[in-house]
Amino acid sequence: MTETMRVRFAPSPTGFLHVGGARTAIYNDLLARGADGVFILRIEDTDRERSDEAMTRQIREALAWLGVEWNEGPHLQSERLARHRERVEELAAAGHAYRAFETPEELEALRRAAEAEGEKFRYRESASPLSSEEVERRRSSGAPYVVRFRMPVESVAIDDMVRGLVDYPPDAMDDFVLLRSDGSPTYHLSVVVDDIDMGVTHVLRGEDHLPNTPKHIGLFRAFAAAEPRFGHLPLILGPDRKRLSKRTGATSVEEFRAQGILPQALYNFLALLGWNPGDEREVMTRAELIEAFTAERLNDSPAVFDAEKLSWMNAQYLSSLPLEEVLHHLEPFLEPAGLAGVDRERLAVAVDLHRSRPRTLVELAESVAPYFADGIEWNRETCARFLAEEGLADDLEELARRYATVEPFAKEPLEELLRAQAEELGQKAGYLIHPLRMALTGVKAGPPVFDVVEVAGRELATSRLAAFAAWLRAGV
RNA sequence: GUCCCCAUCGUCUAGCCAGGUCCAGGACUCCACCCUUUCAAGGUGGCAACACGGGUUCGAAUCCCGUUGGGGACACCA
Repeated sequence: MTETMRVRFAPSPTGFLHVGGARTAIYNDLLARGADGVFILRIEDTDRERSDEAMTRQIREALAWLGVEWNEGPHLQSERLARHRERVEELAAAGHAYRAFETPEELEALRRAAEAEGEKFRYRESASPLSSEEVERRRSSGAPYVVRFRMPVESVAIDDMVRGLVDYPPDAMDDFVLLRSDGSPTYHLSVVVDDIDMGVTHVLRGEDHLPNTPKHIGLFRAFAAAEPRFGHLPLILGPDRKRLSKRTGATSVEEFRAQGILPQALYNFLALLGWNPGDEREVMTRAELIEAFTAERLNDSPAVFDAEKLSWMNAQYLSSLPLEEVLHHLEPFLEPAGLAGVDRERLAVAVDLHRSRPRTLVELAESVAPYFADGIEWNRETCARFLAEEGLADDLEELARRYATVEPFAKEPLEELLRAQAEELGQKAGYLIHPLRMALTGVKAGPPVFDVVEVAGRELATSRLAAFAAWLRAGV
């Protein structure tokens, strides 16, 4: 019986959920689900100033929308302060921690001095540490102090799930702070205490945490706790090959959501940004991803975020997902497109007809709007060729008259009728087809016209044809 | 600056650990054609890469060293 895998995703609630964080969450999701493990959500909100409840909710909603499932939490790190302090006391009692009285100014001076020597300043307990009497004396005199970890002076090797063996030399670490002078625990302490208490077995996080790992390992050992397996994911870069930032485009899950990206598409796309199944599949459901996922195939070089490919992926889902699902996700985009109270059954038909074209839900809503609008606008530029066609207005009016009585109002008879009329006129069918589409939708391209006419319905089709004919005449 | 990580088409990547089957495969983008009196979707084809220099080897995209380039981290922030 092997132990249950327990992973955690531990964002700090300092804003919207970043796609980098989202991807980390996705890989943890994949890892846990594939092993029948437990996914713990923990909010690292120890930096009180920058955190608030709204942001925490924001993160939960973004994860839920994305389809990442957590089994435990969210735990709030801020609610575990007492536990964190208690653990520092244990550390101190066992000789793994000590008080240090340097002021921030003194530390700054030491740092500058080291730098002047071309060295990197690392705080280590001085060769002649303060006697316990001296510590007591300073403390009772009210001098502020921090509690530092007595980091063993030895190299630390990390067997990283994605990078293999990574070595840190002894002087890469220092006696980092555990408790600030106001008594609050630092990040390093909190994470390790929480990971131990929550029984975390695998830590899969961003590469920016790699240099912290030897420190964390030092703490795990001091606590005599089992070390989890670590894995460090390369960062996501922007088109400028720099860390993804708002300057080069959308970066948060909620922005993509607002742009009309489907959660399935974002999940799939992010999962493929730094991992692949080893075969040539790309469009994969979460279930398929879970089935195929192994940490061994995680990439170790950073990836540039390609918004273009995300768009393509989104289009794939837009046209292949069950219609009901698309409709469900389209709901929030209805109102902005003026489709708020529209008949859902007709909407479903129109969406199904159009959904293989747009790349986003925003575009999908817009493309379907003409079926429900009172009237539409025609653009003189795009209609130039129709405007120049003499007699076209008359012919379209004739078409409208015939469409007013055709039975049934369905695409086959609709097409036959139009072709017959074109033949009478000695014209090709395209002569009527193109202006017909323009008349109904206001755009020059779209689904097959007769489908469009059928979905539009007799009343809308005939009246819009008449209105377009009138507009053409007025334009000439 | 110091420490750590990384390096295949413009981008995401397969191949690298177990060297030959790779004049390097797939996908996005772009182009052409097929389908379609439109536009998508779909299909077919095309353009496009092993960063550089040394080794090791009969043979290197694959192993080793170096260079260059990119990224990350160096707090009483997380």
